[in-house]
Amino acid sequence: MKRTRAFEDVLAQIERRIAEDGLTVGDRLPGERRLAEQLGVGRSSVREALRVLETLGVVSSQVGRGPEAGAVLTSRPDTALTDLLRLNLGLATLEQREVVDARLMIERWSAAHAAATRAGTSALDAAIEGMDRAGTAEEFVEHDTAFHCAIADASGNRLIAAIMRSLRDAMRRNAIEAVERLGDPSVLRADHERIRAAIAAGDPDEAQQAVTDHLAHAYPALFPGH
Amino acid sequence: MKRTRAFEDVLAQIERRIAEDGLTVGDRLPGERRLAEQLGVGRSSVREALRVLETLGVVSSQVGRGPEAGAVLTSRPDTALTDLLRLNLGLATLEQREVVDARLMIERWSAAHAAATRAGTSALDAAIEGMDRAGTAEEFVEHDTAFHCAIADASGNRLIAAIMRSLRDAMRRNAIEAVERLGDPSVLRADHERIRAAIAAGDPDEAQQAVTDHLAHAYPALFPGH
DNA sequence: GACCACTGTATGGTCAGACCATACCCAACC
DNA sequence: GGTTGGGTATGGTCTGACCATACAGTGGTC
Repeated sequence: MKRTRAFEDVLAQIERRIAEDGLTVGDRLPGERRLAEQLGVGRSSVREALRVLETLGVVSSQVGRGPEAGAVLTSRPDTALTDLLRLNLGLATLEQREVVDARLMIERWSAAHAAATRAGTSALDAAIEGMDRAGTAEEFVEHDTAFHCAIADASGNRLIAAIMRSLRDAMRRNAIEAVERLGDPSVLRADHERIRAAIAAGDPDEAQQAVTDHLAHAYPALFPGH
Repeated sequence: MKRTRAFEDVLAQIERRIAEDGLTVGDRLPGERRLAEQLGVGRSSVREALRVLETLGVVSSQVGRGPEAGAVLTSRPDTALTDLLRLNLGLATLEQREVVDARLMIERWSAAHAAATRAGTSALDAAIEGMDRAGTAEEFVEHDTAFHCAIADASGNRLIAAIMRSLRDAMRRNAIEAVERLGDPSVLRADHERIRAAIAAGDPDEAQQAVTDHLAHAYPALFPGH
């Protein structure tokens, strides 16, 4: 047997209510005091449950009064995924190899699908221009992230795009180090141009190969074949 | 400007401590009362921060006393990912198409890598045998999940395996409905055998094609080409 | 000396109550 | 009619208390 803590019961009740009452994004939950009274628990337990839901990216709390105040249902899987990956990476429980492999898998898929629809090329141009203007490695990585996230967005799959964004955010530090280690970003620029061209030309196979080569350039230690 | 809540400050402090002190899995955090005193906040704020960390799968709290009690650093991204996906799916913010596409991407990658190493075939055999013995759709799906997770595990990438497992858990209900809708599981059995054979034979391309066809059989509505 | 029962204590789990800052609502006022 | 002030509901925070749990001794018993 296993004890269930009060906030876990609150979590289950709220989740059940979401499913049964058909609550959706934008709907408001009752106030903390009212929720505590309804469920027969203390306010602190309700708060812990709401904190969990906030961590998972499904509610957002606002103080004050009015239609916008209180716990509002949202859907922000990005930040939640980012925190999850960042903290677990911080515990060194995942190795860089595993994260880069996951990135490669997602980028290949995204690039192929983006090429199939030839979508989002304007965002790619803007990101490339931003990288050209960047003065520091931090700025460069920021626009580099925008470039790769634009590919994922163009694929049309929000789940995969969210995973991509979270992986990038969690690996931000590694990316900056990789750029600084490389020194000259011209090879990366050529890679980006090649990826952009493949997507604009609607060539999925070439787009996949381009992102593969690009990651091999950024992490040469993980690609012994190159 | 944006206010920072007390528990967010606690979170940042704990995360900093993890990074600077080199804390790792198995290490213990100070008790709630002691942490509150050290950081100058109330115990409830510390508790909310710990609840967030628990939700993200990096700490585990045990009551009582002794070396095992208290907040212990762990790394359990699986459950955290599962909760995240399940709740966000419950809000209908992601469509089935997106989830199935993500699954297809991951399964193709996993099957190809598993075939490259020819690993984990014994777990695949056990899962197939379990599906043969299954009497209900629930039991069948349970072993089916084990089968597909075994492929992901065999790929050797824990991050991708965790994403796979979370996707399956979050989609458990859909999978049961799909099996019931199909009625006769013999076509799925043939698919599984084909996947197993491709991995055992070390044929990555065939393994990829086999899982693609398998998912097309399970979700025919999403694969108009078949 | 080995084993067992009791007590002490540190831990998380929970609740109640109080107070604060915020931000809307509304009525009274100019 | 516009403005200003109080009223009020909200989340945010702290304090203090109590409970259940599970280990760490302590002491007794055989």
